[in-house]
Amino acid sequence: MTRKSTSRRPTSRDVAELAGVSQTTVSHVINDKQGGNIRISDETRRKVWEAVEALNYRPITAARTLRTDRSNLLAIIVPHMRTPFQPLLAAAIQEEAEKEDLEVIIYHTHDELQRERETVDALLSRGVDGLITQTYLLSTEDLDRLVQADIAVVIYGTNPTHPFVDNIMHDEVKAAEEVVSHLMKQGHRRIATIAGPQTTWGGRLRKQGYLNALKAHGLPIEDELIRETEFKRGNGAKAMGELLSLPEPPTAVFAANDILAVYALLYAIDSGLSVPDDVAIVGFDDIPEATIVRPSLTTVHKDIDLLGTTAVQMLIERMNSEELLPSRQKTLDCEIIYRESA
Amino acid sequence: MTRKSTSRRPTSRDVAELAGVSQTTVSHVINDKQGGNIRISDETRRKVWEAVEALNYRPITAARTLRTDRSNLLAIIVPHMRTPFQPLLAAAIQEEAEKEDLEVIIYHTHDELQRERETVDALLSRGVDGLITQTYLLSTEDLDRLVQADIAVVIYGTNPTHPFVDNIMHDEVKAAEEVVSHLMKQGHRRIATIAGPQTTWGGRLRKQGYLNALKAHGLPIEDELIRETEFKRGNGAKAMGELLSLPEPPTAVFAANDILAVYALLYAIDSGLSVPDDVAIVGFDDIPEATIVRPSLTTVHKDIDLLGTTAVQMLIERMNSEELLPSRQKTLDCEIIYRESA
DNA sequence: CTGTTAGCGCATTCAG
DNA sequence: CTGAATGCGCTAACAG
Repeated sequence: MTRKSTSRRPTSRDVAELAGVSQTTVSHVINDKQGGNIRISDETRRKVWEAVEALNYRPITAARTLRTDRSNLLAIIVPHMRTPFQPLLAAAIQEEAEKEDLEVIIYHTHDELQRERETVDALLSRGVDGLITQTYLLSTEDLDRLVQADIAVVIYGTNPTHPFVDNIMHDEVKAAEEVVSHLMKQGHRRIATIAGPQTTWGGRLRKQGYLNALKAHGLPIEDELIRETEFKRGNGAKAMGELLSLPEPPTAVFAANDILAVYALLYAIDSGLSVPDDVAIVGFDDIPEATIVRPSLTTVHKDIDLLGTTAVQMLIERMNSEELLPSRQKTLDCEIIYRESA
Repeated sequence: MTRKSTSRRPTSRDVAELAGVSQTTVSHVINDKQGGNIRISDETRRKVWEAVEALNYRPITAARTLRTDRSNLLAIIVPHMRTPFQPLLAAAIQEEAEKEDLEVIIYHTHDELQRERETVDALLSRGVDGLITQTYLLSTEDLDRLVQADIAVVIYGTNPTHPFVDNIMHDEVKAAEEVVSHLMKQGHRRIATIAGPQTTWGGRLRKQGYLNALKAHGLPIEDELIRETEFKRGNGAKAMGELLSLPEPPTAVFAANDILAVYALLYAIDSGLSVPDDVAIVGFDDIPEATIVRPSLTTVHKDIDLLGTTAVQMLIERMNSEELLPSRQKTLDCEIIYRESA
């Protein structure tokens, strides 16, 4: 019968013994401590590393964390991973974190407040060093608990909500305004929007941009041209169907994200309409599907890699700062990608 | 000037003091220990929980891990997150892990052997309880180190490589064979494949299925109809271009994954050909783009959620087993999704 | 039914 | 230039 854990794994003390030095010295060598009254001969270093190799020694993170109160863990809280955007952001964050020798732990919330609360507890227990999240449900009290526990926090996509938490946003209002203005420049005067849920920042900001554009060009705001709906596959087609069966249908549609836009576009195509001639369509996000659909989708692109690296950099600064940094804001620009659909 | 860490965070000793019990009792209550010679009165429990609430106490994972040698961490190693498949698998694993109170830590390798080696070290240091990975570069020695360290390992997508590691595979050979046979049933006799790299399991197995199907139907294997290429966007179009400019071009194409298939399809469409009339196309994976492209793509679907839950379940069994379980194999079926492209 | 004691593996004073 | 001693916060024997 094969038992587990046959041989105890080596500790720094074992390394010390084999190298013929003290455990302290091993610790100093491993962590490459220099200066002050710590000075280790090259000869000693060599012996230590040899022993490390010989025993296949690897320091135990838990012990180190317990001692130093640093876990080398960067947490990200994701509302839901099954979107095109989140994994890309997670990947970008991960790649940047790697460079800083941080490991990434991911928490899901499924958009549920209850889970966000639990997640905060988990972060606290786990003693993560930092948190990057796009969540919009964390209360000021939750953030307070994290800040109290010396956890650096950077939030993406919401307005500032805590005096010691950083925020990053994309200038979505401006981008939405621009892309709608683009439709006007093409001569469209009856422009609808398939807006996202007004409970989300994305939904709100993009609708605001739409309204701004109409106002700027002196066009009337007509309720029947504004369809608010969740960011879900089916909803794009449904909203498009409703818009097209209006007595006086729009000649152009601004969808608040590409999922909605793509399905709206497919609905139009599959109904035998021509895009952009019968109806022009623009989206928001620039997901991979935007390139693949025919006609390809004119949309708003965010540099997700830049977002990820920026977030990690802000986090690192906050982590490394001795003092508690006051909240900082950073706004990133979006880029309009002109394709065939408008 | 605002200093960090103003007040020390409460420990179980603080809770004990406030509740008027010993620190041991707090531990017992928190971990809901019962039976044996441990028996705690309801009254005591209540007092302890009250103190926990009052102090906002949360146990420190690092200390617990150090003591118990269990980190409650499930690691996944991902070759690269920027694919449609990986995030979905990660999400499925995460959701299942959550139910088992495991937290998920993600490591990237960018398909580099060097990083896989480093990642193994990280897993060892971090003391993760289990690992699920799709990687194909981990050597038997690497796996040995993990097994020695009592880390449960489940590998997806490769053949068994270690006597104490579990494997899950999809029956990709059979699925590829079926989908190619489907093309034959449609009357196609000249069927090409845009095969994936033969260094990957996916690439190899799917090509094998293609060859099997040809043989089973007594069709000749023609080298010019077999294009091996990396799973990258551009390559699908390129391979399709080459195939279509053959003296006698194929009437149907089996692409080894949907990325290749979609771009092959777009190439055909954009060249003015009609799909499936001029050339039929089938893919593999059923990524979201497969639904969106027109004509929509006939392809092979894998139940990723099932894969995720199965992997986690196998892992849990292995983690909870006192003895070292011998390697187990599990094969999951694929499903062919018939759409418009073939 | 509850408390005392010990130690997980490491990084860090402080003494030499 | 190096080593001895200490304790991070927790769980698990064992003793009452």
